[in-house]
Amino acid sequence: MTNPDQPAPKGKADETRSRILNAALDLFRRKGFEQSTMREIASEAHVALGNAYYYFDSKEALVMAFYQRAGDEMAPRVEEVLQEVKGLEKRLSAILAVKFEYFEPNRTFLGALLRHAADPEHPLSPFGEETRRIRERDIEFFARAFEGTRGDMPKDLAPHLPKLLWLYQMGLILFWIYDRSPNQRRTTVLREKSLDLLTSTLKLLSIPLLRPMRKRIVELVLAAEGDEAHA
Amino acid sequence: MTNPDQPAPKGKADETRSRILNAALDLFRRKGFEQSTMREIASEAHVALGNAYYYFDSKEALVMAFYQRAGDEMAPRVEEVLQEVKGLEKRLSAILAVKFEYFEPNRTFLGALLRHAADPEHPLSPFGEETRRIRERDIEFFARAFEGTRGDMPKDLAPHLPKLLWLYQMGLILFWIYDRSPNQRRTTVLREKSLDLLTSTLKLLSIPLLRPMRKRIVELVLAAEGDEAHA
DNA sequence: GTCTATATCGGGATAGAC
DNA sequence: GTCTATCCCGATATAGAC
Repeated sequence: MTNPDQPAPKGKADETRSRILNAALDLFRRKGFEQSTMREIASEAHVALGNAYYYFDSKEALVMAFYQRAGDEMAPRVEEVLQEVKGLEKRLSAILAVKFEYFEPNRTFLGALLRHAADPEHPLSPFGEETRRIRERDIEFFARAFEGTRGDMPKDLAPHLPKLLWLYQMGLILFWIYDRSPNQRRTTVLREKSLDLLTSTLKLLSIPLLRPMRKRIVELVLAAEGDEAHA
Repeated sequence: MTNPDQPAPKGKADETRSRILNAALDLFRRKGFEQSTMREIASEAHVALGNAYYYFDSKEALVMAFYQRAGDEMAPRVEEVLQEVKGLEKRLSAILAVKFEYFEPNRTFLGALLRHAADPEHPLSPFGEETRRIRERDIEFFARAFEGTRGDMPKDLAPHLPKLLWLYQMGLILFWIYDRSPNQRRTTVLREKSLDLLTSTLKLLSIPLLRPMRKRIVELVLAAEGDEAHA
């Protein structure tokens, strides 16, 4: 019987749904994505196999749901650091810190998400259509990082920087997944050094003399985007 | 299992092996990687399913074998253009042209190879240990592209450029796999513009004033490589 | 709409006989 | 080296309970 007394902002369905997702993530973390079976996940969540599929179309939809949830839960934290931290490099660094901290316990199965980066057909591709909303919110955060940056950001380049930073972030995460050094220390160093180099490069690119160079970068980005109008 | 180094005295085994591989590639090209089943491949090659697995540990090992073969077959073509073409940008462009031309008929299933870029555990990862030999030969080609370049290539940066160019190439290929424009025209444009920008940047970086910048790039690369000594 | 149970299928991968 | 038989698991289907 349903219980109408419960305040329950979440209904029974949501409860079940998140119980399945939690069981899945728990297993993914402990045994990895491939090693965890849907039968196990269902059993761990105390639901029948069919019920797990009722809520999630596929095993990978669970990873997708995690990605979604991650976005939702990271958003307020990113907001927070954007309020507090000043200065472009520090702001970027803070955003990245939030993400890496959040993803840290899930590092071992994050590959399951990125694995489809090379498959444009696949719904889980981080560059694909289905993940667009999540990606756009992410890119918007990088746009916010530039707020408060005095007018020394080159105007011509500025509109494309958030997208490029998102790409840079994806590269860092890919590196991180591979990073076998203790505590992924190499990624930490790489984050610092690359961010430093990045901001220096932006500063260098800002000098008027390099306007032709900037123009070519913009042309490159436009050529890559083509007429598809991703944003 | 099989020995990739040997010029292979073609016995019965090699004959069967390549018959299976050919059947697989044929199906991959016609129906894509996912849509082709091992049963189909075996049947097409007139061997039993188990026999296909005797020669290839997994379906993906077939893609790996293709990657291997691609390297073997492209090598002499790359040699050829390196003999003929002069000038850094033209040489790089020529190398890329050989690759894209070779991969063109296989574009639709090439994603199956790159799909494991995000999975360090996976033997097929293009960054992993198992593909190292193939990767190194590839990187060596990019090193050769710099031959004949007068001493205007920055000495400090030079040792790391081949690796970086290989990475750049991987990025281009990933973009290409995603490219839905007619005849993948956008990738063609991107190749031209990015290569142009790349050589310009190298030229810019060569000026003595930018030595500190170069130093930081080198530090970045070293930090990324860590003590693992990839090369 | 939510959930169980069970049967079935398709396909990757393996074992073991020959 | 080659085959047949089998296993495992993701996914679907179905019938029914609440």
